[in-house]
Amino acid sequence: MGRKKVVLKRIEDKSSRQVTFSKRRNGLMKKARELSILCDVQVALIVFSSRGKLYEFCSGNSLAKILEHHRSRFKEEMKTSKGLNDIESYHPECANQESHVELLKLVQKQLEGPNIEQLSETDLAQLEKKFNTALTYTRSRKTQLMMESVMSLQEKERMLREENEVLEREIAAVKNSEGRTELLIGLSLHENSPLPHPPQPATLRLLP
Amino acid sequence: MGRKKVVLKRIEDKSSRQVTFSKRRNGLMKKARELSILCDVQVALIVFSSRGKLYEFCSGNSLAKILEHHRSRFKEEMKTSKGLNDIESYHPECANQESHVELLKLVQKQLEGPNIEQLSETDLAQLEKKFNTALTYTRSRKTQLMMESVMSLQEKERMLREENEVLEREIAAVKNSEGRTELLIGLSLHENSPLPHPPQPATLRLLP
DNA sequence: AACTATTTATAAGA
DNA sequence: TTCTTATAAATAGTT
Repeated sequence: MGRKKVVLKRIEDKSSRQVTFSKRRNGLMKKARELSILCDVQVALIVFSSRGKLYEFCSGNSLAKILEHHRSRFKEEMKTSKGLNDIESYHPECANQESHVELLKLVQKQLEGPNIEQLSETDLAQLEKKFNTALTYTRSRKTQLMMESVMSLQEKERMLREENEVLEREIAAVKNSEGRTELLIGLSLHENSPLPHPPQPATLRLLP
Repeated sequence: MGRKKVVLKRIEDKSSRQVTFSKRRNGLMKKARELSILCDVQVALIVFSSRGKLYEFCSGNSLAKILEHHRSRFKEEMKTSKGLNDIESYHPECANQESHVELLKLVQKQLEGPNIEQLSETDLAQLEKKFNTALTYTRSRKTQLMMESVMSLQEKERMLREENEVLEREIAAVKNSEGRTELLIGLSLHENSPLPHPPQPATLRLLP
């Protein structure tokens, strides 16, 4: 949809490739958003530029669910601490959730009326601060979850290696008895290479 | 882009919502593919229909290949730029690294003299912008590296499981011959539990 | 960053 | 669902 028909092939000129990337990326994001809204479905879109920069779109649906999730969890915590007036002092970990729910409500309010222009400097400063807190929390949670993934995988790797070693030893023992019996010849799949894979470092290095 | 202009709002009629979903989903996939080809970037698109059916597009063959691609490209850039004085002019794709170095120099200069008070508003605005760019780049690079860790570990897990299975089969075969010979009694460490660990899902779920 | 000639996507109709 | 067609929207090349 332009002056000329485009052939589906990598654009060789770097400059126009960059321009096209910017234009089409925006278009794609817009269409992803439209699809999610018009058809009420969940859409996730991730684009890695060639230099590793990340662009993403995620339909609001999941955000709504997150909100609901937070809300219900918060309610439960309220129940647990029933009868206490000063929740935060007893459950400091509630402070975060509460402020998030509050923040989300605030955002919703902002989206309902186009009145961000009408807010005072003080209100905006507070809003900025809240956003920053939420952003920091979200980021650290994301990192934490990724770290947990990595650790769990490393543990799994360790277990598998252990199990593997035991199995290798069993087989080695069987092989030692081969000289005394012909029964097992042909059973082994690795007769000439007892270690199918060369030894590797046991774990990945974590992030620098 | 049709007979009428559409308003960005959930289509209430179920039937036409379904039709629109089908059409626009195809269009979105096509555009995602075009972007990835024309601009030579990685694109992932996931759509969940309201009934939970999954549609997805992912550029490139496998994520493992992306990893290798990034790694080798980075190495090459390092090699190529060695010994050149004016790196950016010869390799504009290095600009990011270079601008980071520039930024660090700037910061150092700022720290040497306690003269941040003396900078103009414009200078400070520029400085803020540079910091934000560097921060964004660093964050996305961090996420990318963590993702790579997870993927590499998942691949390793897969390999180990495969290897393990082969070994288990070998041992099972040996056990089958036990009825006919007493030679192997006492060699196995797992005579009563051929599977030391209960079967587990092969991979970890990634982040939500 | 804007513009505009074209192509492309798609809403409605068949 | 699929095809057609009028029209809206995206965008390639230009300024």
